[in-house]
This record gives sequence, C-alpha cells and structure tokens, in this order.
Amino acid sequence: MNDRKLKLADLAKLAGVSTSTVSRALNDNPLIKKETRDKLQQLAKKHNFSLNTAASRLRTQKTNVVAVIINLDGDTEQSINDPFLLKIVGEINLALNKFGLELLLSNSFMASDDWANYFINSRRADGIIVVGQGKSQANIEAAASAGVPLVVWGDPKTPSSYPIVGSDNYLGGRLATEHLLANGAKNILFLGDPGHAEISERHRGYLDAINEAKATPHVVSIDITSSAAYKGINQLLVEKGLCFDGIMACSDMVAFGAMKALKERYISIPNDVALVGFDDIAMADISHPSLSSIKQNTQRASVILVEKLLAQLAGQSVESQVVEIELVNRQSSQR
Amino acid sequence: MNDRKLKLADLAKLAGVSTSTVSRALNDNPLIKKETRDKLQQLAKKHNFSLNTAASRLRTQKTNVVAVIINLDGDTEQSINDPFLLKIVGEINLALNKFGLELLLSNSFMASDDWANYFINSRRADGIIVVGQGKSQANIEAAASAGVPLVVWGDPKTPSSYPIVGSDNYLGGRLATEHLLANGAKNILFLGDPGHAEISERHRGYLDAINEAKATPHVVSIDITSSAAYKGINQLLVEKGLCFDGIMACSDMVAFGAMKALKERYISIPNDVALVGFDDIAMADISHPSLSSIKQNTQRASVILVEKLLAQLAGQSVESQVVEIELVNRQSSQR
DNA sequence: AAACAAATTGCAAACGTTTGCATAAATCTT
DNA sequence: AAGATTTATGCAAACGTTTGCAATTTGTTT
Repeated sequence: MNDRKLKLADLAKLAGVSTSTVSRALNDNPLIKKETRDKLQQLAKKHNFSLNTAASRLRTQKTNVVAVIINLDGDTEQSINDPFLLKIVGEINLALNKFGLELLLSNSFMASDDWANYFINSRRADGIIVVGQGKSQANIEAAASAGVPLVVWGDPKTPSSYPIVGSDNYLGGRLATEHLLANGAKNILFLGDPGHAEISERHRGYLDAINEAKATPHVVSIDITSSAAYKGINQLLVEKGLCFDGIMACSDMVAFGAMKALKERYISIPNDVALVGFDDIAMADISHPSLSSIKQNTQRASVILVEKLLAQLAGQSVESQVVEIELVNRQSSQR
Repeated sequence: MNDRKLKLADLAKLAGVSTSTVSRALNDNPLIKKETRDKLQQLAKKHNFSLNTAASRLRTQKTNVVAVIINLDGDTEQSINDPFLLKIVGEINLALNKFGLELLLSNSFMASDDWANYFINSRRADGIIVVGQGKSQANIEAAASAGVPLVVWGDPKTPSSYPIVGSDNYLGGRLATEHLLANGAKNILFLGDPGHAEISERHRGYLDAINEAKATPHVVSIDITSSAAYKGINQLLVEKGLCFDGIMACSDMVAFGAMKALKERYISIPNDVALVGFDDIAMADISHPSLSSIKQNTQRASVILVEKLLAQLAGQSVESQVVEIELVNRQSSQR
C-alpha cells in the first residue's frame, strides 16, 4: 500500500533544504531556526516519516535500548508461575518509557552467557537491568567487570561490584516475624530457601527476631514455588503433626501453597497458624483469608533502577540502594 | 578494561583476509571454505568479537526483532494485576528466541498510536505481535492496513483483516457452562464484560449452553479485575440475596474476586455455588477450593503466533487460527 | 557603509556491515 | 598441457543517519 519508505534525503528535497538541516530539525536542535524546525517537523509528520533507527544507532553509537534480563536459576520454575517477577518487568517497562528508553526482553536461557558481548558489544542495548540475583552471580559479575552499565534488582545488602536496588529484605523478614510474634505465635516456621540471595536476608531478619524473642527457629527449605511449599508443609504435617503456629513465607505464592496444605486439613488461618507472605501480589488481597504480606514498592524501585542505569551511562558511579518496604496487615495473621 | 571495540575490519586484518570473507564466515556462508570459516569463527570467539547489529541492520534492512505490544484498554487496570497477560508474554519470548528473534516490549501507552510508523518504518522491528484485542481494534486495523506484518493474540473468530490466534472462546464458554449445568447448577451467572472481544465469545458459548438447557441467563457485567468481581458479586448478594448457584467467570482473577465475596458470607463453594474460571493460572491449582478453569494452551499459541508472523515476513498470507482448550476440573465445580 | 559578530544552513565524511560483481586459485576436461 | 569449470576470495559501493567544520546569511556596531 505504502510507497517506498521515505528517507531523510527525500524529506530534505521536498523542503528544499539539506539533510543536515532536516536531521537537526527533527532532533530539535536549537542550531536550526525555530520556524524552520517547526515547518520540518510538520512536514515529517504529514508524510509519516520516521528516522531509521538502525542508521542513527550506527552513527551515534547509542541505541536508547535497555536489555532486561530475567535471571532464573534454571532449576526452579519460578519464572512462569510467579507473578511478581513479571510484574516488576512491567513496572520497569513503564519507567524506561518515561525516560524515552525501550525495553529488550530476555531471560537467562538466552544464546550466550556473555552478556557484555551479546548485548553491549553488539550494540543491541546501551545497558542492562538484571531482574533477580539468582543463586549464582557469575554472569552478573562477568558483565559488570567488563565495564557494562548494569543494575540489578535484588538484595541491596549483598556485597557486590555493581549496584543492586531492592527491598530491605532483612527488615522485611524481621517485621513479618515480629508481627507474627506480636500476634501470639510461638513456633514460627521460615518457609523458603536461604541459599537464595534475597531470601537469605529475609531469613536473617527472621532469625534475629526469633532469637530476640527467645523462640526457636525452624526452617523449611524449599524451592520458591507454591507447589513446593504445598508439599513441604504437607510432609511436615504428616511427619510431625501441627508443630508450629506461625509461618513466615518467602513469597506470596509460597504462602498460598502453605495455605492450601493447611486448609485441606482444616487447620484454621489465622487461629491455629498465622501466616505472612512477601511481595504483596494482587492475589494477596483477594484470597480468603486475605494474606498479610510485606509489600515491595516495585514502582519506585523501577524508577530508581532506571535512574541508576542512566547515571552510569552518564559516567557516574552509583551505589546500591534500599527501597522501603511495608507490612500490609490482613486477615491471615490477625488474632 | 576492554580496549576499543573490535570491528570486522580489525578481525580481518588479524586473520589476513578481507572483511567480506570474515563477514561471510561469521554468517556461515558456504561460499567460504569450511576450513576458513571455522578458523575465523574461532578467532572471533577468542577475541570476544560480536557484530555491530546497528550496522548490519542498516545494511540488511532486517532487525530480527519483534515488537510485542500489550494492548490495554486504558480504562481497565487488567495489565499489572492479571498474571495471564504477562505469562503469555513470557511464552512468546521463549518462542521468539527459539526462532532466533528478539523481543521488544511495549504497551499501548507508548509514544505514538501509529504502530506501523513507530515500529516498522523506523526499523525498530520487523513485525508486531499484539497481545490482547482490547475493546477497540483501531490501532491494529491501522497497522495491518499499512501492510505491517502483524499477528494478534485474541479471539480468532472475530472477523478481521489480520490473523488472530487464540483460544476457542466460544467453546470455552460453552464447556464451562455445560459443566456447571451437569453439576446441577440451575441459575448460572456470567461474570464479565461481553463488550470485550474475547469475552463476548465466551458469553455466546454461555448463552447457547444456557438456552439449550432452557435455563435463564444472567450477566453481571464488570471490568476484568478481581476487585470489580468482588464488588459486583457483593452488590448482587446485598440487593438480591443468593439468587444463583453457579458462576462462569471470564477469567481466573475474576473468579477469585467472586470467590472471596462468597466465602466472606459463608456461601459454600461448590455446594451452594459452583464456580468455573478461565485461563488456568497457577493460582487456580493452589487456591482452596481449587478452581476449575478453562485452560488456554499459551505455549502452543505462542509458537503459532511466531510461526504466523514469520510466514508473513516470508510474504505468505496467513489465516486466523484457533488453539484448542481444555476444561480443568477441580474442586470449585465438583458436586 | 564597512567591518565585525552572531545566527543559520550546507558539505562531506564518517559509523560498521553486507553483497553483486570481478578476480584469483584450484580442479576438471579433452 | 591448455582451456573450461568450479570454488574461494577480494573490491568497492551501498544502507540512512549525524556532526565538525566551512560557508552563507543576517544583524550589530562603529
């Protein structure tokens, strides 16, 4: 339907000016008289012109694209099932758009493990945002030490050579546990895998709160999925009976897995067992009983992630940063 | 840390051949002797070389990028909260990677409404996958009639000038309703907004099943969110009491909203009200009672979407296609 | 009105690939 | 052993922007 794609030169000919002028005008360069600029921008719009990004990226050596890598462990299926990871990708997308950047989506099953090479050397993107630290930080380390502009969503307290933005997981774990204690729970389970960076901090917070209350810690180490949680709690109940009266789950999906196991045995939540999750996904509010949870401010975190990436692109060096969290108090822990 | 980025010419000099040879070797062009090809590929790997995609895209006029647009209505907040949309994006990502394509993520709040221009003319991407028909198909129509390679995830039975891949929503609505009827429900609510393309088909299926059973249809038209469902059912219960014994919800999240409203009033599921959802998200299996649902085969659909896009890129014309669905029978409808 | 400064615009050379065509080397015919 | 094929490589011209510098126009000062 359309005739052949217009290029800058065609537009220039139409307007009777040089391509330099058109180029500058479209980039709103003040070197060009305001009047001419407006006229040319109008013309471009009228002819449905848009710049060939390939050409301009080649010339400027900038892409205005950010690669977002969902960093999965491979041995967990958290990816597809956990709404939280995808939610944060959505937020990052919004934040990037706000800064005029585009989002190239990838996951860690990508072609190469050499992110620096694949994304940056190849000029596919200007920088990288990694979502999730995963258990191994090797790929991240490698990219960072190759000098790639890079930010990670993860646990900011992890010592690292690259900036990490994330929630105060320690505080989250502590708050959740203290909340359970305050609601009368004595034997509180930690449900999650402390081998995972972010969860290990939540676990530390849990431990400190438990110790201060002179209670006994008990960890059920499971994969970050609801089905693993379901099985884990089920098994525990079979083997030892109801030996706990509170659960601090490392994610909401995990909490729901536990909740199912409890409900099936007619164990009352929160009366027999109080329960707190982590993430505050949409479902937390809509489940019955509704799930108390530690809410992560993903929106704010996303903006910070992008800002820090931009700062790096501008040559500044940036630090890790903690984003505030909040306990959302609902029915599952209230007694 | 790294020295200046290598280019093809540098590599050529190192190997003592021309850039043409290196270029062809790296693209595995059989014009080049296998031996030389291997040697050059090795050399490239050793020096951590990777092609400048900007340059090669400029030269070849191909990007190997597909823009995925999450098409939202603007007046609904389905986006961030509905795991289903994001899940399908994840699946599409996997499918694209399988074909060596990359995924540029966007949503309909993007800069321009002129997708053809923004994505294709500008050579940001070779083609577009639209996730969700939304209520208005204007943007899609415009892009399609501009000759853009484009595929839509939506309701394949919608008459359209572009190929739509999606579940058999009519059949899904019918199966769900028939299932509820078979389980003894007499007054079955349809919970969802029939103004929305895909949901309208589900509604048609519902209606046909209801009519064949000589039952009375009743639609509660709400936005596609769990909170809208919660409010909708709550209001109905307040105004008319328990005037129904079955619900066919237009999505799982909607079903959960309804479930909450029912549970709060101690209305038993499935005994007082049987419930079927749509989408079969992870939570359906883990809720209590577990939620019967129509399962959409997102993985298969994603592969088909990509294949159809590739076919278009190859100049073939392609048709809409229905992907099979399946009723997953769980507790919420079983009596 | 000339000389100078400031504001606009144009010229032409990059950016790093790919690829049609020409050439050189190797292999095959007779 | 010399031409005719086949196979392997190199030359050089694109692809469509951006941008330093030069050139032109306009405005200001004396």
